[in-house]
Amino acid sequence: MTTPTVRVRYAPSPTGQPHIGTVRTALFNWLFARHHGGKFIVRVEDTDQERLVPGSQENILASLQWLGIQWDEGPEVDGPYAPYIQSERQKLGVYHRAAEQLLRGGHAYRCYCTREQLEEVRALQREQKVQTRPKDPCSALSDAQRRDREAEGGPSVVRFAMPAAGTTSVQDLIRGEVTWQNEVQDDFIIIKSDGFPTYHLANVVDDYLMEISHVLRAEEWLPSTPRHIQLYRALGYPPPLFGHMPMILGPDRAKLSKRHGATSTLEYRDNGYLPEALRNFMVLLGWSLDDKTEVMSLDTMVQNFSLERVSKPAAIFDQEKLLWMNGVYLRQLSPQELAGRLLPFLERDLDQGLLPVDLDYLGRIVPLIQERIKLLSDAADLTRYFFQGELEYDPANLVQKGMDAAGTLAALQRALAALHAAPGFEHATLEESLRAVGAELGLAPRQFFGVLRVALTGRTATPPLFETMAVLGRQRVLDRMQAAIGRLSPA
RNA sequence: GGCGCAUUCGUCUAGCGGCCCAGGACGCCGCCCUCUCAAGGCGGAAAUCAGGGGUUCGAAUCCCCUAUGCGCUACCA
Repeated sequence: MTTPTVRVRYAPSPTGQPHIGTVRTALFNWLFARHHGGKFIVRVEDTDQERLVPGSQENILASLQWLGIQWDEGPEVDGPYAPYIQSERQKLGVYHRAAEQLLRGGHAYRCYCTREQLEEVRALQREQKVQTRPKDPCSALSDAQRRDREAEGGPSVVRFAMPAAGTTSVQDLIRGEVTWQNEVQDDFIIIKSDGFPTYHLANVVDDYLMEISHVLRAEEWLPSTPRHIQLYRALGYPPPLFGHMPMILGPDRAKLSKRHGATSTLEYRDNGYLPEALRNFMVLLGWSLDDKTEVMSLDTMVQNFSLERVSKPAAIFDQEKLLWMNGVYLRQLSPQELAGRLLPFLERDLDQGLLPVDLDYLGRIVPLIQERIKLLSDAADLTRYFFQGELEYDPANLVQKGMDAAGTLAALQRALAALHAAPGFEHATLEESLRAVGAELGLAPRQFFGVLRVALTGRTATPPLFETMAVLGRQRVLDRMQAAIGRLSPA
């Protein structure tokens, strides 16, 4: 059997930050769509008006864009099934028409119970250890009683009448067949007292109207799948295929949350991760290409993605591995590309007045730090001495192991003299002449170069000395040598 | 409590009955390279395949039970 037209969707609710787990679900949906030449739709599920967080819709969309996950239909781009925001679709009456249909067909009923009353019923059931679902008192109301309650005009909700007996099964694309007893399912609410549909109704109605072929969502939705299947049945809609993806957990095996550090995709962006690295890392959380391939292009992912290779157990988010992968991608960039990505971070993190306005200079610095940074945000600290006027460091650091102050001073003076006399300032010639000086002084390379390293950068760990000197340029080098000599000389 | 899902190195995973006394990657350790730091190369430790029963000539792979973890159990999604 060939797969019918693939139409999948990502249905976030704008109630918080674009969580890493939900974005991974979006990625899988997107890959699935691209692999099959289908459509990837974004639909905003904002039916919970109370928990709406201003700006979160924008953040969710921004994080998808940052990761290169383009949606074919949805907010901002629209499409043949617009609108793609449920609060707007609500105005069209699509959910109420469905609810009316269910009410007329006897698949739903109005419930007038207060939350307190319901809580009592549930408490009693727990106490008596009743195994079946909580029976809603309003399900047994007579027509006359209903008319009375309606006349009172109090608030009410609409509940779906789950079948009282039998079972509901789903052939899950990832987990296989799963079956539930209908008698333990309760009559869930489909229209809230504020008139908005709940997730269950809105989701089913929109997936049907938007002709969604595959519902690929996180595992936490598996328990509500029988509700959805019964809704499709009662509404007379052909159900889509379902697949429940593994969840992403924190290091303590609990659902990933703020306590585990960054959970928002945008935090990763701001912390200096490359979108292609995060994307590659995320795709490996619950999916594998084969027994060895880990670093791969987007194209490779699209070509090879399949639900069959999605794993079942929940995955723990390993920051260490992400960091490693970010380094891999950082090193793969061309120096020019890296410089461009680094610029905003340097502008943000470098002290005022040190901004690398000279792009050519920055272009020469970048190759020196490329294999030393793990995050874009590492750059400012690693390059600061290239931009500073006067270095800050403890003069004692100039004195290397096995040396004394006098010897260090002498080494600096001899080096300075050699640098003055240096015909050129390329790293090969610098190395040649300075190695000779070091040998004359009877110093080990690590000692002599150690002195120079601290004098020129203020650091004990830097990129290779001669390349660094060549980039710094003659004037800065001579000035810093002079400054070091000054710091070491007795006052 | 009920319902459901899951269970291979610390972590991500490969494995869909014999190729596995279990492969790759991150991390960790050691060596090499080396002016420091990285990067890189090489090597190593690390999983009695949750436990127990079956099925089979043969099981990490199939079945059952138990344990553990997680999810759901809202007028949240």
